[in-house]
Amino acid sequence: MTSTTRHCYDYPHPAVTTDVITFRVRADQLQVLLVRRANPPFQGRWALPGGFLDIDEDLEQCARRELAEETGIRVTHIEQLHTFGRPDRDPRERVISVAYLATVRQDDPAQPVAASDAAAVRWFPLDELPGLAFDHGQIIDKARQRLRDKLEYTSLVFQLTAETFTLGELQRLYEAIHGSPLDKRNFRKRMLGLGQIEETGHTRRNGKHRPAREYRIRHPQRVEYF
Amino acid sequence: MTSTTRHCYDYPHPAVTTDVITFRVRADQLQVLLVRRANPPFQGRWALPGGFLDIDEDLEQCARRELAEETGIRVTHIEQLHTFGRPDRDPRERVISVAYLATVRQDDPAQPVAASDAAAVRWFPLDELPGLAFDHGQIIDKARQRLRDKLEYTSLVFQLTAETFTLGELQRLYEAIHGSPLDKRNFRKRMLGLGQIEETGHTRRNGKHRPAREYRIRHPQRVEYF
DNA sequence: CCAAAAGTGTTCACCGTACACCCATGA
DNA sequence: TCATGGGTGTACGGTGAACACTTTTGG
Repeated sequence: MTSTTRHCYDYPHPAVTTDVITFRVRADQLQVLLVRRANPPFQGRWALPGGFLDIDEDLEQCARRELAEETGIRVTHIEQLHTFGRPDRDPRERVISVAYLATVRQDDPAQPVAASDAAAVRWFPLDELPGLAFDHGQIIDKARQRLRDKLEYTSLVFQLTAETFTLGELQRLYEAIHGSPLDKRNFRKRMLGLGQIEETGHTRRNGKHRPAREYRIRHPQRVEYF
Repeated sequence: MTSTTRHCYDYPHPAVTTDVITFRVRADQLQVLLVRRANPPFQGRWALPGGFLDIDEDLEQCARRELAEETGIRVTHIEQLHTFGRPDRDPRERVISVAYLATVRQDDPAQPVAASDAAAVRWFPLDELPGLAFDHGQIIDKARQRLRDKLEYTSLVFQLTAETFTLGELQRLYEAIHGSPLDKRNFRKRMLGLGQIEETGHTRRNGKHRPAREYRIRHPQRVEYF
C-alpha cells in the first residue's frame, strides 16, 4: 500500500485522480451515476466513479477508463469540469482531482456493472442523492450548474437525447434539467427556429394519443458555442 | 534533483504545478505577464509564471504564491481556467498543470520584479508574443478566449479597470480585449443601463479636451453571472 | 365520446444596432 | 478658431414571453 517513487523534480508529488459526473435523463429525472466504494477511505459510501491517473495517460482518457472499469459505462460526451484540490479533501494524502462532466443518451440500453473498486453502481436522481464520500457533493453541485448553463448557449442537450426524439421528449428533457416548466409553443418555435434539428419523416406513436413527429440532429455538430 | 517520496496510494504520482495567465490592459493593448526561465527545461525561453504545488497548499494559493515569488505581482482577481495534462507536455517527467486566469488593474503601479526561477519578467502584448515554453501558447489561447467570453456575461471587466474610470477608457478596454471597435452611443447606453456603475461626481481632464465624467463600480459585486 | 398528448399564431415589451451632430477644453 | 475626445436620441428589426384552442389517436 505504501510505495516509493523516483521523480526528476525535487518536490513532493500529490496523487492525481479523475472523477466523472455522468448525467442521463430517465423518467423525466436528471440522474447521476454513482458507485459504492469497496475500499477505504469512505468504504461503503457512495461516490463518483474515478481513480488514479496512470503515469502516461491523458487526463480525459483516464476519466473514460476509470468510468469503464468501475461501471462498464461508455459515455456519449465528456468534457473537463474543474479541478478540486483542497488539501484536506482526502484523509490519507494529498489528492488533486480533475473532474469531468459526461453524458449518456436517454435511450442507452447499457446497464452499469460494478467492478474494480466499486461494490455497487446505481443511477441516482439528483434530488435523492445519498451522503457522498470526499467533496463529491460539491463536485456534483458544480457539474449540475455547468450543465444548466450550457443548456442555454451550446447544443449539449443533444448529447443527452436519444438519436431521434419528439419535441415533447426534448421539452421534458429541458424541464428535467433546469427544473421549471416551459411554454410549449415558445419552446417549439425556438427549437425549430435554431435550425439544429430536422424531421426524420417518421412519426412516433405514444400510447393512445396522437402520434408525434420524430426529429434528429441536423448536422452532427459542435457541442461548444454555436 | 532526484528525490524519493512516500505515498499512501500505490500509484506513481505526477508532478503538479499551477501556471498563471495574468492579463492587464495598457496603452489600449491587452497584455500578458511572462517570465524568462532561469532553469532547464526551456532555459531562456519565455513562459507563464508558475511552479510546483506545495504539499499542503491550496491550488489557488499556489498560483498566487508562485506569481508573487517570480514576479512580485499581486492580482486583483484570479479564477481557475483549465487543467492541462498531456503526457508529453514536460520533457522530463509527467506534469499536470492547473492553469489560472488572473487580472491586474489598469492603473496598478506595481512593476514586476524577476526573482526565484525567473531570469526576467515582462508584459507582452498578446499580438507580439515570443516563442513560449511547454504548451503555454495553447494555455494563453484558451485564457484569451475565456476572457473574451466572460466580457459578455460577467462583470469581469471591472477587475481590469482602474478603481475609477471614464466611459471612454472603459470602451477602449472592451475594444482592446475583443479587438473590434464599438459604437460609442450604444456602448454608453448599455453600460449605464446595466446599472453596474455610477458617477463619482468628479470629472477627469484628459489633455486639452473636454473633461470626462468619472465612474466607479456601484456595489462591489460578483464577477460571476449577474 | 372521452382523455391525453400533439400541434399551432399573434401580440407586446425589450434590447441590440445603425446612425450624425453639438459641446467643452487647451493650444 | 481649430482640433480632439466627450456627450447625446431615435427608429427599426429581432427575440423572448405571455397566452388558448384544435387535432389526432386509443380505449
